Amino acid sequence: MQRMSTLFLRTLRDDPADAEVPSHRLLVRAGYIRRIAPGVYSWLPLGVRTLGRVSRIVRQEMDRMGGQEVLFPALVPRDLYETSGRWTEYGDLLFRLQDRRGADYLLAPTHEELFTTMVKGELSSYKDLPVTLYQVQTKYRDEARPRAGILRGREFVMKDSYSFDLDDEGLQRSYDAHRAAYVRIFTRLGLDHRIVAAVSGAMGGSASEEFLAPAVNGEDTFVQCTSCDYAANTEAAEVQAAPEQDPSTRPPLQVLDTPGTPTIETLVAVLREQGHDLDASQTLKNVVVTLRSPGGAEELLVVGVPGDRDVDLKRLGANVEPAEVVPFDDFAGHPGLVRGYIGPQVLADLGIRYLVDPLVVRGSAWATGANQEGRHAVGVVMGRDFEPAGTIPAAEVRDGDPCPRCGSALSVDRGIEIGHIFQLGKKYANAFSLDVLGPDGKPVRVTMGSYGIGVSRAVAAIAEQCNDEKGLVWPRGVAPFDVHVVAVGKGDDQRVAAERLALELEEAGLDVLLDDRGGSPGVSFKDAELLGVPSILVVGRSLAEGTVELRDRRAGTSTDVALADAVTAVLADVRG
RNA sequence: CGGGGAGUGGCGCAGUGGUAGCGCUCCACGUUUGGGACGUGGUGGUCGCGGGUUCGAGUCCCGUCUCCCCGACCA
Repeated sequence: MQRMSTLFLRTLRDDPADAEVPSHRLLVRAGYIRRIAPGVYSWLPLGVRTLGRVSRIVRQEMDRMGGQEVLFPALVPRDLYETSGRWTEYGDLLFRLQDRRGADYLLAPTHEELFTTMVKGELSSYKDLPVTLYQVQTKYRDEARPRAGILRGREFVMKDSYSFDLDDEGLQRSYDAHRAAYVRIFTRLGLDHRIVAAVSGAMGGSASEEFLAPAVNGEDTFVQCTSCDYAANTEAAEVQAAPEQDPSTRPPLQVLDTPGTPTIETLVAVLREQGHDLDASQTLKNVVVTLRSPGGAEELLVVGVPGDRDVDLKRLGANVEPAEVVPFDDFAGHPGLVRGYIGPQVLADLGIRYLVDPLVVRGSAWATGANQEGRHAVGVVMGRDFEPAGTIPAAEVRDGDPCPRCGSALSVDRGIEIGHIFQLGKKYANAFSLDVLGPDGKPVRVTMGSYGIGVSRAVAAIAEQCNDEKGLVWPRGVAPFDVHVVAVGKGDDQRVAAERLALELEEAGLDVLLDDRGGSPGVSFKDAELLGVPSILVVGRSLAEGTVELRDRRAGTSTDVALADAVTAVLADVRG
């Protein structure tokens, strides 16, 4: 039993000035966390209890799916990360330091290198596989801009696991097992979550899905179908394209004088004046970018998207990995590209690669640049007047776009990335030559899966989803206590009865918080609501009639129960 | 890195060149006890840092550091 009179806690009456999002505001106000440096937080007893409950659920489910826990140093020497290439690849995101002899170390941002070398050191036979190892520990990333309290910190607790398999089929089984375990974990955590298709990003690998907790303050944007179960990160999102048409049935291309129309808006206005009934969605916007490959080589690329949409640089960027998209403005160096009047008709001749968003289909007719200052062309048909080198998802995805599976409207929403699973493949196995001997005595290169859960971030994500104007409202599984017993009233009777009930509840196996401070009732009630324990048992004025009050924090309801039935009622609440 | 804002007791904030303040918190005593109660008395601050102007700087000037927010970035 924890008594409020001795609990290391101070709640704040005012919101901290530096906190914007609810999770940050409330976790600080309710005394769960305190800021130490940008993106670095201390956890107070209430916070530790909640973080501990979240970690325990994660561990239980990882163990249940056959994972085995290991613990790595946070402080690791440079050479391991030199071997994998990440000492340089990670760039400024890596916390680096030196020991007294000047040897380079880093604070691990993630532990692929350690997992891989550990397995390499211990296992050497195909009979040892498959195996899944996991860790729950603090990791470090020198984020350019930490924000929103523990939602995006520079030091954070993460569960990372890795599966080691002999072949793709094994990897798929490990991946599926993790996916199922993650669903159980997030369900037990009380998190509303979505599994969305993702791009695997800089980590390489193929199949990749993210677990997102929908929240208005989330940093990730994703789409979900309003009628089927399709969901994807915007980077990976697909949109159903219009049907293709036969290019030969289209009216011929026509070049028009459209002076002073370097933007879609001005173009549409002028075309309308000239009697062409068009809107922006029937224009083709061609955006020039430079692609810089990891080796430093640069290539010009023009991307075509419907004119009523912007290019989504994140989406485009994710689809040109590992190359990087760099803004282009060297029109002087490329006289063939007429700023504001670029059309795809001549790009092939200029030797410039042209890709279109999948919304631009064969046989579609467009108003677009005529590659001369002040001139545009209408009736420009893909497959007749130009032929792109391919398609690339680059246009912004919008609410109402058709679902690629069923054609219903997609909805665009924000979410917090709480988990990411993907098939890493052989990147690290290759870097560290991780082989085991196969049945035929020949080495087999191991294939890996990588699966992460942001544990401290999950605490913030839960707080983000579970709060009201009064404070936090924890789901049962993660609340710092199962029940919050509040004694109010000036007499000793309430205090004595509350003490006895708290003891009985504890004996029944519950984690009990007892407010024995004896201050004014308002303070106790406000604090109880702020802290967010889901069941609040009030021992107050109705004690004279032999009853106590059992409140449901979430519903805001209150039930009178006989003193003798109180323990049973709380247990039913907590376990029900 | 670009843009915006802010640095004054534990928290939130005011401060007009002239004795550093208010609310909350905290401590003591008394009253109070079903919605952050009241009274009286108290604790707590080198006003981010360094220069400068001035008889005198929290306030004006120069420099610098830090933090927060939006964007860029981000397994």
